Amino acid sequence: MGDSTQLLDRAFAALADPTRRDLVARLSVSDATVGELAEPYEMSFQAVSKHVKVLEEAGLVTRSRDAQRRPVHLNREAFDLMTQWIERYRREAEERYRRLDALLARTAQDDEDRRTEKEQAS
Amino acid sequence: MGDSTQLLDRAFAALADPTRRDLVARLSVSDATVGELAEPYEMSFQAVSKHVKVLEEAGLVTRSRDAQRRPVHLNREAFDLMTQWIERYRREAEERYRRLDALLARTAQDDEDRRTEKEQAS
DNA sequence: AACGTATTCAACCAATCAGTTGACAACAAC
DNA sequence: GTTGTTGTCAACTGATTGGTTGAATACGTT
Repeated sequence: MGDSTQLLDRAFAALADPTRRDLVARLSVSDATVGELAEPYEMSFQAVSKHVKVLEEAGLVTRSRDAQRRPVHLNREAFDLMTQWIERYRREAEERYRRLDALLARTAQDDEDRRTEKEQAS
Repeated sequence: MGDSTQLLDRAFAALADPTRRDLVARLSVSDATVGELAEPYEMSFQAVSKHVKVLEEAGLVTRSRDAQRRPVHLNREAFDLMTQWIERYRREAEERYRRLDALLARTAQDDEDRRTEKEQAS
């Protein structure tokens, strides 16, 4: 069981929440403090702080320290890990589909051939 | 709020569970019935059935009917939706990083220039 | 009609989660 | 040192989740 398992668990779980996906979208434009991030939402400041913490523990986000501010910024590597996982299996499924497709085409061609043979025989 | 929001919610949540990620990995190799899927795990047959249902409701998987069997197979489109979402923000973050990098390089160059000017002045 | 196989449904339990409010910690400025 | 700002921690609540077991459904076989 690779070490990436827990990270994937957390990263996928983190992005399952629409608020957290929105935070990520905004952070992709520019870094921000928790206060700035919290501003547009209805929910309490502390709730947003919790969301940011979840993103941080998933490795999707890191924070530096600037006096009492803790600016948040995206961590691209974690995203890479996710796309790699998803793409791996998507691609395998696609491969398999292509092979199946080719097999069906071949079978259809065989049928065609058989029909043609019959026609020629008659 | 786009219609894809709920699907993304469910798809990310579905893949947050290691058992379900394992099911996806195995389904990328070949379609399988719930019984076949359940076989290697310690947990009850019904638990696996539930997991498959979660994957299905997330659009990650579809099922056909073959007598009493319900073979499960991967649905590539849902995976595309996820990678598109992830890649979009990963890319924007990367873009932004490159611009910042360029800015820093330019500033460093300016400093260098200033130093050189001073040297030439002396 | 009765039986076996493959699968789902229903009810329940413990754990986790997203949200709340109130108290606390770290730092800057006065 | 007191005050203001930025943020976290702790305790609570209701909803959801991953698991269980037992009963029910759907279909093929005899």
